[in-house]
Amino acid sequence: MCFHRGVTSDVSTEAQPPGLLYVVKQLELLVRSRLDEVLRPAGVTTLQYTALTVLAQRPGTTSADLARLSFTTAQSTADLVSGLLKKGLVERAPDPTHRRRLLLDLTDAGRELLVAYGPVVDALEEEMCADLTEWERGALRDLLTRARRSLTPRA
Amino acid sequence: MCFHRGVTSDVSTEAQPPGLLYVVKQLELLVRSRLDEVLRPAGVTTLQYTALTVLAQRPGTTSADLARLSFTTAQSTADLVSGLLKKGLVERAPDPTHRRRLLLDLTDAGRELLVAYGPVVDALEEEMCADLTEWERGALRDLLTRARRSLTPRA
DNA sequence: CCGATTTCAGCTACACTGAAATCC
DNA sequence: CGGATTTCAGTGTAGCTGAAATCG
Repeated sequence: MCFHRGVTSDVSTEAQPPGLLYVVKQLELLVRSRLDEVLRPAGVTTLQYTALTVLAQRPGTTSADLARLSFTTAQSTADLVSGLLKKGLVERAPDPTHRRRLLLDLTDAGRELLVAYGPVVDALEEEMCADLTEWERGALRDLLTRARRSLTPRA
Repeated sequence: MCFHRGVTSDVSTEAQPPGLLYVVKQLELLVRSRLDEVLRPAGVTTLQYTALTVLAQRPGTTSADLARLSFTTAQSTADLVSGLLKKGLVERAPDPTHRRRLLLDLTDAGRELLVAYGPVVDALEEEMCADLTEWERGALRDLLTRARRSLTPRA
């Protein structure tokens, strides 16, 4: 028996390697706890910060787009965006070509937050990769990306 | 500028590869959404199921142990355990050697749930690795484990 | 006294369902 | 009418702080 794997027998007592799903989850739990800690003075959670980085790269993203990128419902993302609006980190503007849509964009405060906290977030990523060579970092990125692609719902 | 990375300049408009932190997070988001969906009929969340797999491998784990494994506070884990107790999937017994501790163990219902849902969880992991060779799966596990070790707070 | 574990109270954030309104 | 986006109301889970009690 092992983490995230079926328990089909009580006979074997030898510990087996944890499932890949478990290793992914534990790494993410660790990253999130460290990021939440680092981002505390900024008053944003890891998820909120992530949304800001997405908006930095894709200005004009809608709330529904964010929901698809995070594999959740539009309602969950609406709560997230609502928090960012209240903090004044993002703003909305109606899409001229589709009046129902609301395009999101960073405010100056949102951009300043990313500029201020980018370095510490980079430092955390560097710390995570401290034991990996350049080649291994590329391999990790490639493997994670391909795993994501295999699981991604075929739109 | 790129995901989870500092935005130090508005000049460059070329999209750069997303940060490793972002790739890890997105894969975990995807895994969790798929697992939540698969586990819905069991009436447990991904986090609750994960706790059950930990207890399957380490009977007698305490609530505080679970908190350390998930890098959260004892209070958060207390809520999680409380839910599992209410569902009758785990039970507690006082530690004979340390009266303050409460040792957790799976109930028969908890073990049956793992037996019943292990195969579908395995299938999800297999789907995630569909595009990876055996060697690549081992490499992914190794790289993730080393990344976790680099970030783990030196106890 | 100190450290670790558990518990209680209160709070915010995250995520879901169901339903409705708006727009293409 | 159907599909997509947004919104409202309600519910439950996840995670935190602060404070307290218990035990070694």
